[in-house]
Amino acid sequence: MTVRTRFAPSPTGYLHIGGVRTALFCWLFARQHGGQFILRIDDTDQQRNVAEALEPILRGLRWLGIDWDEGPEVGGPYAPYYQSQRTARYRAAVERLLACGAAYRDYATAAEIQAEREAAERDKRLFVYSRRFMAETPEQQARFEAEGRQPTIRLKMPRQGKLVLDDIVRGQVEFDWVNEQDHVIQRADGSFLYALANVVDDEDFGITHVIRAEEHLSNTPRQVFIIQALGYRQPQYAHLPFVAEPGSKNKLSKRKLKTYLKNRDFAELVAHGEKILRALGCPQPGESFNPVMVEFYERIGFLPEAIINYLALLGWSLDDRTEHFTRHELVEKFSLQRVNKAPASFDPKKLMAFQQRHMQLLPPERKVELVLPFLQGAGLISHASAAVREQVAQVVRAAGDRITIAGDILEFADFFLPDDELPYDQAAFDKNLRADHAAELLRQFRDRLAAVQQFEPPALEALLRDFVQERGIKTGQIIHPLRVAVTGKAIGMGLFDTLAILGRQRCLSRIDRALALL
RNA sequence: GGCCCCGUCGUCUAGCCAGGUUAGGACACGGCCCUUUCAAGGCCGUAGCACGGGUUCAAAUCCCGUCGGGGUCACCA
Repeated sequence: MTVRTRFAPSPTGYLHIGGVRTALFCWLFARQHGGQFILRIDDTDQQRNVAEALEPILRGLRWLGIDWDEGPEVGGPYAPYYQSQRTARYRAAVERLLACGAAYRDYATAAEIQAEREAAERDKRLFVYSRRFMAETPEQQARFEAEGRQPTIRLKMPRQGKLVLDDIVRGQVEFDWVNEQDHVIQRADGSFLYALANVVDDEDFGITHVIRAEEHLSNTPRQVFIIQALGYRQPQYAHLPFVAEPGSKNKLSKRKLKTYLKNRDFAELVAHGEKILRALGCPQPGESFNPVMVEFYERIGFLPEAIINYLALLGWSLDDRTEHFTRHELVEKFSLQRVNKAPASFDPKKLMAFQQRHMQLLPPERKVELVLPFLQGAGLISHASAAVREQVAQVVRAAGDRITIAGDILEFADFFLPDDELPYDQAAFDKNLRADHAAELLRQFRDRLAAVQQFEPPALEALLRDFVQERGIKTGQIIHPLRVAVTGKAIGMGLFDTLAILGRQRCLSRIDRALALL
């Protein structure tokens, strides 16, 4: 039997990081077994523009390399993959459910059901619908309809016995049928509800493994009931623990960004992202610029493989020490049996650590490619000619681990600015250039720079060391003013690399400008 | 509240099923080293079995209970 898994997002306009984790596990499982991963769109409840709300989700999945074998844009043998286009299938299923007595027309109003529920609550007894408005014969139907009532279709759930579910992640889970309600599967207006649509689609698509978040565990019994009534093959279930908020066990939610911002690590990540966005000239990040959404990471230059690696370890582990996985290794090593039962909190710091590790492992040429769009986006370079590429490569090489995410290249914008437009960090300028003897030393060293033969890091370093020794000063007395003069900042990569990358002319002109500003 | 699920360092986790580990790793944190700043790197360290009872020579591991957290109870998905 070929393994077939599916991910079923609603077109909400954004891709939630918890959703990605679910999609990833489905995808890994399918790929590992040489099966198919299917994307199905749960748009039964959507009034708005589905295509537009779906686009960010498809884009996010593609960016992460979670590709689907069947679904939107790629089609497949069981098309359509949009629930809104599959209503004929649902209607047929409801007809069969009605015919075999597993469902019935119910003419109760929402208020009448609610009243029963409240009465039960008041008496502290379990609410079980009286089925007072259940119509199983044409005569009963006619009578209720004569009263002007509209029917919904409800499941006629068993009221005794229990369901034992074998969940790959959670083991055996038992439910008493009596606790289940006669759930509505078709509304009075004829539209269908999730439980029904979901089960019919899974059958139609030949889904063998339903891998989904934990919040679906408690509505599995009603689905199993439909499956059994219709004689469908029951898929294997694997209910994943949800992804929790940083430092809490609550489910991660896109709406609570403000609360998360109180978490130091989370706030730091956001601040890091906003800094990059500002450097790109977009001061208005928009509401999807939020670490709960994958779009956030794409915009500031995270590596998809780092996110995949981190997310894979959120609820799954191979052993007691392996943490670094390539996509290929994950496909090979992943297993649902080793998925954890307890929810895992999203930890921005640890995500960053994975990003850093994956970035360190990247060949410099690839880093250059990653970084170019950011330089272009910030208007620092116009086109990627060979010469520009070479300069960028030099900066990337010298920056080393200081570029943790691609957008960090903008920390080194000063290399790409015209000399007379270099901004100075005022505090750094005052502290270092207005220090005792700083200007005088800088002026003297400027002349050495003008005269030195080789403008390369080793020669420059030798030049500076000699200068320091000759003058009997501390290294910092010249190095700090020099750094501020040529980069505008007190922090940055190695100074000799900086000088060499800028080249003699630009160094001299920047020093002159700084001296003139004193 | 009913039902269901979950509880190992601050966080992610290994160990639990088949009892015996100085309870291991990673992130974070702290210290030291390196150092021209900032990073990176190296070394060292702080820190945990929710609690209470059993069973047993021996319990993180098995059993019972308590407490705590979460999910779900829609004509949402």
